Amino acid sequence: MPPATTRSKTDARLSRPEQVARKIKDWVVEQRMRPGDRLPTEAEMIADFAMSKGTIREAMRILEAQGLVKSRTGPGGGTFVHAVSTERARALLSNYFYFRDLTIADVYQMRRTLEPELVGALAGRLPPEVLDALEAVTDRYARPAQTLEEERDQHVASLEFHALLAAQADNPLQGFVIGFTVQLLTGITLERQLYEPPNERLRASGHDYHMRLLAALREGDAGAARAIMKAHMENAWSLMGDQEAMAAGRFLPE
Amino acid sequence: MPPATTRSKTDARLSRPEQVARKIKDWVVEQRMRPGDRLPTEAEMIADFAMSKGTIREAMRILEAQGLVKSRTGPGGGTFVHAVSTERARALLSNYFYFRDLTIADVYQMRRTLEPELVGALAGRLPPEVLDALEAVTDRYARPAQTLEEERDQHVASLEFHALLAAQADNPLQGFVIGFTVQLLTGITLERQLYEPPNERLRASGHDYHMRLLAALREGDAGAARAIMKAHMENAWSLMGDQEAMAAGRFLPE
DNA sequence: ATCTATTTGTACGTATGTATT
DNA sequence: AAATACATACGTACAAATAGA
Repeated sequence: MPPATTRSKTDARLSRPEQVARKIKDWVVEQRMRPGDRLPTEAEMIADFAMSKGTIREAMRILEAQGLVKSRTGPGGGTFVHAVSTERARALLSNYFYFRDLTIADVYQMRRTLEPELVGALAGRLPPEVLDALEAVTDRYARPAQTLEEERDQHVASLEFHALLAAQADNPLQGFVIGFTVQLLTGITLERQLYEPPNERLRASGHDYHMRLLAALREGDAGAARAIMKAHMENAWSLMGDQEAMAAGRFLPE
Repeated sequence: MPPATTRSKTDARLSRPEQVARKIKDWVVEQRMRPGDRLPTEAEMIADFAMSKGTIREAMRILEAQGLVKSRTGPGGGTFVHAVSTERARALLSNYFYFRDLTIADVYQMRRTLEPELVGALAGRLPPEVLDALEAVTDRYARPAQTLEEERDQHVASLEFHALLAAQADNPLQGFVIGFTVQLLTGITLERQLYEPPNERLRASGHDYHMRLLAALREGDAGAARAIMKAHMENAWSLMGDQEAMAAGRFLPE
């Protein structure tokens, strides 16, 4: 453990729990600790940092909120180093965009360059189980929706197709960013109910692109996969743009 | 806009501070609160939630760690809604990649598609101050470095050029992702000391690309800007790849 | 400039919950 | 089943910061 800290009045910018959290983080890095490794117990930290239980606990909450540690009760329990999960990272990043208004166009500007690149890299390298899973998903929007509920579900399913692809990326950065954009889009469409009114053209063309893409991925034709995805993105973008304009129109004064 | 709440299937076992944090978050969203708006005081929350001071405080720390609120002491103080800062969002996302090993190649695979897109959108739309600032940065690596220290600084400066461009993006998502990749790259090069040994070819070609890019941006030639950036990325990627291989070689047994 | 009220920040003792042996 | 080792939660008291009188 790092030596007990004396009160530095100069660095009043950070609260004490924040200082403690920072030090523990640095210490974990310095010690090259790995996920699963155990941190000192509460009691030990209280002694080492010469601080109260509350302060130490607040520091642990900070690290836990960031997804860096997890605590367990009971004997053999304690606080453990933890790799930040993808879900946690997405949730934290979503918060960043909460007060910045993203448009559908913003998201698609990213998708149209990123996703063709992804499928180009993936062509011919996907295991049969994944290809089967992808095909299974496409079945959920193979036919026109009968109800509004089903319409909503079809939107989600067609985005799940892309989420599955993103999860297959070898490049962790690429996989995360694409997965995140898909999540953003899912959130926006559900929140603004962009699946209403039903858009049969969007569904039909989407399903068709996905089927053709699957074939290209199976055959390992990277160029075709890239081209199909690019066309798919441009097409979906323009059709979704119509949806967004209509949704905005619903709330406009006459 | 995505929901700010962490929606997870595993929220069966949430600690009490986590439950409180979640409820407050939902409440903030529901009330359509904006940055600067004040949350109830500690005392009020203790009463409203019927929980101890410590529990409430831990909940506040969770929200604060995520960058969603800020607290101030004194009269008129309290806890205030806060827009997550770019720096905070970057730091939180960096944690995600800490245990996932990213390669230089991974980062460049993203940059080579994202950055040409960016400068294409920016061409002819940058105010003179920004263009001047960009030019000022390029001066820091206009000549070969004399010392190792200077070599390091030149690497950072040439990345700062890209960070400045990212900050000008109209698309918040695009700006964030590109800015983040640049920060990742800065961290990797500094950590692994990829500025050593000095690579004069990398510096010279980088400076040349940046100057030509600046001219295209000034003239509003989007096509040229895109093409120059694309070539720059491919070029830098291969040259940085050499650096990384050498750096790896330094630690390999003979 | 000093006091005062308000609000967060820190300390500490005690009791309870939980999982392992 | 019981003892043990740990985190979790509560209550109170007091310290520090800051705006306003």
